[in-house]
Amino acid sequence: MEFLNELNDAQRAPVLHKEGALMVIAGAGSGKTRVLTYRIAHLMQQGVDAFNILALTFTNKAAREMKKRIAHIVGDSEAKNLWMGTFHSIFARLLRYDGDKLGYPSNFTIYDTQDSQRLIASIIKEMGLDKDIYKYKQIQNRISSFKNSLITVKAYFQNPELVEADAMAKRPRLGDIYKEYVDRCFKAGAMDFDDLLLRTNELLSRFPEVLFKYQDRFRYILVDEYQDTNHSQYLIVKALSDRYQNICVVGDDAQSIYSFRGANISNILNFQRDYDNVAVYRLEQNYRSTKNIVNAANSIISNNKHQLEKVVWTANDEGPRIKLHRSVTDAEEGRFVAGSIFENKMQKQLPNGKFAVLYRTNSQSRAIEDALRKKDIPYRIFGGLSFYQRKEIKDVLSYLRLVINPKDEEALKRIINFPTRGIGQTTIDRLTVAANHYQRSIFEVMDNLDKIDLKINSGTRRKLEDFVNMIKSFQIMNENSDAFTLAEHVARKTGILLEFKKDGTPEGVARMENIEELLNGIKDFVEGQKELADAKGDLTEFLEDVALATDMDKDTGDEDRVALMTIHLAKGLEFPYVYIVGMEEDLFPSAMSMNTRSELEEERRLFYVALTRAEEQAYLTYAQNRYRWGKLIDAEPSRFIEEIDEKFIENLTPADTYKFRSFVNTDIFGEVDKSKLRQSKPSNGTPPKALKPNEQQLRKLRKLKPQLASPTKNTNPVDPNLAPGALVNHTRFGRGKVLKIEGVGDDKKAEIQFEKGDVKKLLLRFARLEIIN
DNA sequence: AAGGCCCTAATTTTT
DNA sequence: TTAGGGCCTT
Repeated sequence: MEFLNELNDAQRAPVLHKEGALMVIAGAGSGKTRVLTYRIAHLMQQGVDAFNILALTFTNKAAREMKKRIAHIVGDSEAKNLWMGTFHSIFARLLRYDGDKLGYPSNFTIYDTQDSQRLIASIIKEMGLDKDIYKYKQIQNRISSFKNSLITVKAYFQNPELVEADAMAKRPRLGDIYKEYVDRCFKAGAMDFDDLLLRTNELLSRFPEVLFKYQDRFRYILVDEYQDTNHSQYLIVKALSDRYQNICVVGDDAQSIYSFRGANISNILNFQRDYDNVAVYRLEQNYRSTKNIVNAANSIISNNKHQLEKVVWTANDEGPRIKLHRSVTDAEEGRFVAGSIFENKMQKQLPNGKFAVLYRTNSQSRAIEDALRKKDIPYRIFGGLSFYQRKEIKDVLSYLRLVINPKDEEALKRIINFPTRGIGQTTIDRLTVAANHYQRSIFEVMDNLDKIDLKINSGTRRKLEDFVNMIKSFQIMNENSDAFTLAEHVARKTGILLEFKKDGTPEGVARMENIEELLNGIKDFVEGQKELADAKGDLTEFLEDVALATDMDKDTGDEDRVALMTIHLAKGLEFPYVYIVGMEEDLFPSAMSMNTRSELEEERRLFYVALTRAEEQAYLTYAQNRYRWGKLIDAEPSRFIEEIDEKFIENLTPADTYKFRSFVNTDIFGEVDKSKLRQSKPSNGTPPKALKPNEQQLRKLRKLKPQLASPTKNTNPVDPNLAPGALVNHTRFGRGKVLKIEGVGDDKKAEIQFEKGDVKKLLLRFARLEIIN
């Protein structure tokens, strides 16, 4: 039991707490995971059977790591018996056992968001609806939120408010789409992410004996990140824990950042009302960050009205202040970050892995990547388009999915004509119509062509038969081969590998390499599974793993790299050096999420999460102009910068630090890069918007932080005598005559006709000009 | 049916 | 700016 000594008093109490409901409110960096792992280990040492413990985490990675730490204490073989994982993976597993009661096959497919969206798009098309009104992404979103609130199709139609709302939004057919979507998923033997929770609820409420079985099995339930559970998850937990009431939830309301996908912060706020005799523990000592960071984070979150009482503090050092950096453009922001990482690495001899760059949206990664690449700093991007979502990977996986579940329509539609085998859209449409008519899957229709009267010519018929036979041959092979052998065979036999090989372009090569990487991944999986006694290492298991995997879970890659990710993905992680980039209005807080107080508060919590990832040093950066949809747009500093008490911030100005390499659109002599100008220059010849002075912006900056507002600080003073007609001398370009002066302040520039012949536009704050006459 | 070209929408976050 | 979908030609 000596591990109990590794805990402080506040941490030890919830670990030792015996029966009944308990809630642990854990501030950022307060050792929440440690409490959770030690509580589980302690339960086991007290004689609780691992089989009776259910631990639900937010990511697979969290589950894996926790399991490892527990294995360290109680031993590997016992730790293996724990049910520990994400809601989705645990209940997918449960549904594989008992989903048949709801009419699902045990080999049901898991549709990812893309599959769902494609299906919804095709339903909209089939129903002949206007795709500009019925936007498939929005509809998928809405259906998802229905499901997460347990609003079934039936419940939807019985709720006049919802029906009315959609009618008002000019989408009277939404309910019909919802119904068709649910039916089609069911017919395809598929569950989407939300179904994994929704159907679990259905199973537990409709079949008392099943509920009883799992209540009895899961006598101790622990839920991590409880603040991010949605209603569907809440109900599952409530149902399962109802019998023994040994429920332990851990979370931090200040870090609730997933309401956009249905997370309900009141689950944690109301926990004490939901269970009897709830013991509440608070972890308030932060072990992760410096005083500066902790206090700055506190000053941010205090702007939120709605929260549980808690004071996070730390005994750590004061630490350096948070560094604030402004740049002209997003590209320069990238260069600042890369340059700063480089300098810190050199000065303190740190590996790349000590640094993270966090952003609000994935699209921001590009500018950072470019800059890091130029500096030869290795980095790794997490999230975004994940490996398993890449086209070529999904294509291969679709073949495998079809082998396991031939009814899987989304998989079928992806690959029935890829690589092209002469089965076109018309044929697929006819098959779909027939399938809907006979209430059968497309594959079944294809397998019974001779029995159905279809307008399909004999050549096409032959092609369809070939396809069916190919899939069937894979199915036979699957019975005797492991997943890797089959997958490799599929990749070759179907011609996918060849398709990308003959392509010959760099993209084609990259895609082929990705497929090879996938095959290697399958091999690893198979070998890993063979070592485990209980797992079969078959294809079904692999596909399930993949469907629920995120980029976070993929090969941690022991190479030493700077981490790039969204703030959402960074939750639960920590880094000595953290750069939070894009601190701009409309970006962070996002323009989409600042219209209501609760949205804004969530953005603020997101900022709180971002800042509290930092152990030693945090940087905040923002740009005055940013490329968006290929256009340069003006940006204002984020209001969140203002909300941090000034005493925690050290303001860097670009000119102070990276004078010679950090300005976009200019070389070190101040010459304007014309190629950049052209991109943003409107055709009517007016100066590009980005370079136009923005008085409103300047005023805001002045109000914000006085020192931010002196645009000419540390740059060349502009000679008032410089006017059109003046003769000047430039250190590099020689003598010339000023044709025109334009712009104000930082952006003031002169168009100069040089004697050597060229006309150049120079930014006056950089250009070293000497007036001759 | 296949391939190429043009248009438009997208950038909020994810299991 | 880019990716994906629709429309056109072969």
